[in-house]
Parts: sequence; C-alpha cells; structure tokens
Amino acid sequence: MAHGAREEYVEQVLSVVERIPAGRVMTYGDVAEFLGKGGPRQVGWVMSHFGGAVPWWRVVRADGRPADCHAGEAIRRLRAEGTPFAGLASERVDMARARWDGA
DNA sequence: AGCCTGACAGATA
DNA sequence: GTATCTGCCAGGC
Repeated sequence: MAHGAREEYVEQVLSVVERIPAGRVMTYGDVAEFLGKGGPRQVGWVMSHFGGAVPWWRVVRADGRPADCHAGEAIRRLRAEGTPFAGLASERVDMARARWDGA
C-alpha cells in the first residue's frame, strides 16, 4: 500500500505494545529488535503519535525509567498494576524482573 | 540535497 | 550520581 510502510510499522509496534502483560515492560529498543526493523527512536516516534490507544506506560527506556515527558503518570500506572521497581521510592522499573521479551 | 529535531541507547569522562 | 557525545532511523522544513 502506498505510504503503507509507515502505517504498517505503526500497526506492528502497537500490536506488540498491546500484548505486553500487566506488570511487565519492554524497552523501546526491545520493541524495535522484536520487529526486526526500525530502531528505538522510530518506536518512540510511533508511540508519541499513536500510543494513546495502547498501554504506553509499559514501554520504558533501557535504564528502566519511563520517558521524561510522561514519567509521573507512567510510574503511577506501573505501580498500580504491580510492576516491580528498583526501590520503594525509585522511579526506575526493576528491569531484571519486569522486562518482557515479547514471546 | 542539507540541517534540525526527537516518548532512544551505549560509551565515555 | 550527572553531563556530553556519537550512532541510530525517520519526519519536517
């Protein structure tokens, strides 16, 4: 389809994010690597424009911290669904326990 | 084409 | 711990 490449990529990114179980997270890089195309920045681009329809708070940066522009809201939602954090007062997700590979 | 920007990542100081 | 740089891929001008 025309300009379909972009929309198709958007669809694929959103479908992966949609499948992330509650209490788990994926990094931007993980999503891109799982799809086998694009990169962390492309996933970020998709989320910024179409992420509103999926559990966007389950996509975090590689260090376990949500993106800066919605950090507070994301952390609140992650805590609400029982996502493990690096510390009680930490704003970083415990990646060793919460990281999901997409399988 | 060139240049800047970005919900990123890794390395380095 | 923070600050900065480079690599990455795509969009907008």
